[in-house]
Amino acid sequence: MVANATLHNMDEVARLGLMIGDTVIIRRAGDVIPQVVQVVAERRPENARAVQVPQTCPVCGSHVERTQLIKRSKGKETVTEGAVYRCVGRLACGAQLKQAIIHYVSRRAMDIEGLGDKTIEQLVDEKLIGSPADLYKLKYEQIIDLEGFAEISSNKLLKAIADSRQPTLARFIYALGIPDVGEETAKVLARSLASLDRVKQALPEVLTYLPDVGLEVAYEIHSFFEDEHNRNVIDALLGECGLQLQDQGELGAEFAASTTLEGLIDKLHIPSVGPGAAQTG
DNA sequence: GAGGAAGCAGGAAGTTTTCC
DNA sequence: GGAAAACTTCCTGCTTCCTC
Repeated sequence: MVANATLHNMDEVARLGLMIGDTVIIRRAGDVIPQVVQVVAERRPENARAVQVPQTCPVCGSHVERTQLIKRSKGKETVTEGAVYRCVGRLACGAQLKQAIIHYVSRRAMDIEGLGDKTIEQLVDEKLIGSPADLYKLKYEQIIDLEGFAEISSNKLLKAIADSRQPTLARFIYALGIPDVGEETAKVLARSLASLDRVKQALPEVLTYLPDVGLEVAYEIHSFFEDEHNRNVIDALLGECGLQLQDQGELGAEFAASTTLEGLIDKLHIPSVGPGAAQTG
């Protein structure tokens, strides 16, 4: 039985002419994903309302903005509207904080077993954690007070958190939850730049030299590390929380081989000089 | 613009853990 | 020890983005 069918794409809502109160036809796309196919117009109630994007986040009250897509053609960048709306509150938003921590502890990220969605919700709601760094400050007495936890599970969770203190650079980058950066992109960043400091400091134009990293992803990575809150969390993780990143070292051969001086000058829009250069007036 | 890849997401089934 | 709840993992199509 299909219990839910979500529709986040406002362009798709507009295309379907969907209104609140409508009856819709859904199908299972393949075996799994429920898809809204069509609105049953004849069943539309008189009090049907238009779907409106909220101006503020229902959880934290922060402004909601539409994502923007950056495209480059013939050296010119153009900005168009994306399909996704986002709360700008980031980790100050409780809902985003919970999802960020759920992602951080997931198996493919920091692999902290015993921390599921429900437990993380409890920890955030009880204000025991306000960022991934707070996980490493949790105490036995705090965990055992949680619903569903007893002695064995509390000790197990503390051990799992402690065991996660030496992640590879790729896992750590993936765990940070940078938009559009999944496992593969995190591996590329780790393999090519081989140090978190290089990833943090890389300009978007430089990041686009990496395989499968375009402008859109490069700007997401750059703005993530520009954000003061994100920087503070990372500093706390690597400082007081005692995380030690593995696999850091020299600049990867993959990046060095793909980077030429001419390429960098072009990507960074540095005006050319010399006999053939355009004259300024 | 086309083709391909990565990321994302809902449901189901299996596993683990707690509680009574 | 059994029931119930929570958690994990897998499956696979859609959307978005990247490269050519």
